[in-house]
Amino acid sequence: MRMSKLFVQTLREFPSDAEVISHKLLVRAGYIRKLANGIYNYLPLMWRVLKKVENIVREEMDAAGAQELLMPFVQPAELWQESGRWDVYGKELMRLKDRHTREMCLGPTHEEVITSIGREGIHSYKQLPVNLYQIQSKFRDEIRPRFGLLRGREFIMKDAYSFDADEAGLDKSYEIMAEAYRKIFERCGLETKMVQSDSGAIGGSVSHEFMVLVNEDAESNAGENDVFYCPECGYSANSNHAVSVLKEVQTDGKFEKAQIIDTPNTKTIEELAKFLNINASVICKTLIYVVDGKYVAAMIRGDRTIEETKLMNVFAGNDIRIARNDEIEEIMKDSGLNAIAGFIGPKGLKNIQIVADETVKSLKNFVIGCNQTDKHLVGANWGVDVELPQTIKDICLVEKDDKCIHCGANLKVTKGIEVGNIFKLGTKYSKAMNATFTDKDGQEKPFIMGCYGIGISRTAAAAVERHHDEHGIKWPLAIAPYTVIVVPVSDRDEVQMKMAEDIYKKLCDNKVEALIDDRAERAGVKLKDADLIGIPYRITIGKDIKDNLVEFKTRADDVTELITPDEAVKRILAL
RNA sequence: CGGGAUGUGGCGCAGUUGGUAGCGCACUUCGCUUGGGACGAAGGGGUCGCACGUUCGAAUCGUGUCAUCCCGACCA
Repeated sequence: MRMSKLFVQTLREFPSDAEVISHKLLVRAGYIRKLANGIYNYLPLMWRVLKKVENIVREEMDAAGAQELLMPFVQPAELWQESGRWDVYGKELMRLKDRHTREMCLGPTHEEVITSIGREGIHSYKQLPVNLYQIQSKFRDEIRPRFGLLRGREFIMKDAYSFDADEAGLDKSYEIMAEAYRKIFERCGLETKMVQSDSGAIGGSVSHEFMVLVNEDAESNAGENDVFYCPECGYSANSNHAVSVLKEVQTDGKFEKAQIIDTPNTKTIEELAKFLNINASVICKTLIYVVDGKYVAAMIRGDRTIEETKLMNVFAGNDIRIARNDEIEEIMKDSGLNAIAGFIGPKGLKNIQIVADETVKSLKNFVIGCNQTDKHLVGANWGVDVELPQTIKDICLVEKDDKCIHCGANLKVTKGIEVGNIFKLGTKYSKAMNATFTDKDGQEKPFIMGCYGIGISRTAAAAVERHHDEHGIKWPLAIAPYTVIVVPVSDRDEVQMKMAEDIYKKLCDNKVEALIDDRAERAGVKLKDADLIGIPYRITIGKDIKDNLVEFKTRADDVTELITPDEAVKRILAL
């Protein structure tokens, strides 16, 4: 491709509305252009990158025995009503009506459609297992799209779905996908970590996410997930799912006797601990949440944080948030109490479910809210002064330097970009939608299903997050839009131009994806653009051509060498 | 859904106490220049997000609305 003809517009400055580096660079280097909030045009360079990622995904999925198909982007509400998700998916599901006022939605995922395909096409255990996948645009009306391609509303995703006759079959399908995913990301030039995670709104039991790890100290805050991992045994999990052995702390408050004392203006644990001159770990805090519109109280040791996803899962909820002050007021009123946030305790709360984290069990002579503003109960003990709630679960957020439950080593934490996930769905959809097959024994059984996603556009953006410098992108070779760019320093130097054209022709003749910068630009412009766009190799033809030498530059490490034109071509062909 | 900020040419921005819009980049033409985003000259392109209002007169003031960005969805 000739740069003079390539449809690309590089910008001298970063766009003002971009925050993370992949967004800034992709816009500035002319790969993408925003059409609306969270919706982007993929310009020719970007589309080449996306196709590269797609093809790697296709090759590995096909090799793993999956078959590609394509499902509709617009889906009828009926299917979603069958699965029960029409009412629970929330506002992220973009709903619309056709001219007959039939309700439809834009596909955010395709469990419902694939389940309908399965129940129509698979009738016997002899047909199983089956794994079907597609690569397609998805639409999720995100609360807050941001970070360019990392969290758009419309994005490209590969989604695969497996059908098996039994759990053992699903386990096998799941493992095959996990292995395919490892290969895919490795081929894309991305180091990923497979971490345990919560199964979220899609539903199901076991799930893992593939995370591209991003350094916390990097200027990029693109990693939206916290990943806890054990450097010793390899345990790793998303913070919404991670478990640990907690750090040893003081749990005996050593208060002489139980009594309610004045603790004015101690609305936070920090203030309270300071006021009483005690460790936060001998305080039992109580927080009010709203899960699917219902109030719940959650109790946890004062030095610890509640993991909302875990708490939500205790109630099999879909939505969770902390209660507002006016809601707390309402609860207090209903219970005949009067306390503001900061002084809440379990005693006397009516018509509200209470969950305690396991951390509170071992507390002795502790401090706890007693539902009186500006007062706390100190020296409390379970069963004597306060009843221990019946529901005790792990609802605690893991912290750095907690101990690994498998080997006892200190856990570490890092930020991660989720580029893929795999779920064991089980029979969630097949049961709800009556998708069954006849088993060996003649029994009709629901399919045991799994689903497996890869964010194609997010993977490309994650690659930029990991591979760039202050001059621009450094594409991994496998997903670069072009392999090499040939740059004659002066377009008016006939010797240089002829050599550039010769090299370019040889590369093209050998099916190398090559660019030649034949624009009537000054050298600086051409070199800057080559770096910005991030082509892995550059062959620069300058004055040294009189000695039959050209400059060969590897963008990944910015190493340059003077070699003969033949050698340069040979190196590219050897890739 | 709350809080904050911003909407002026393709991109980045300026525009004072209201007087009818400017700069850099990009674009077109000519000249000159060619190893890290040169220079000179001449050009083209904007109903100042939109609506209503105040005023002789609004990019500027007021009200509303839409959009975009950031923060919060948060630990009692």
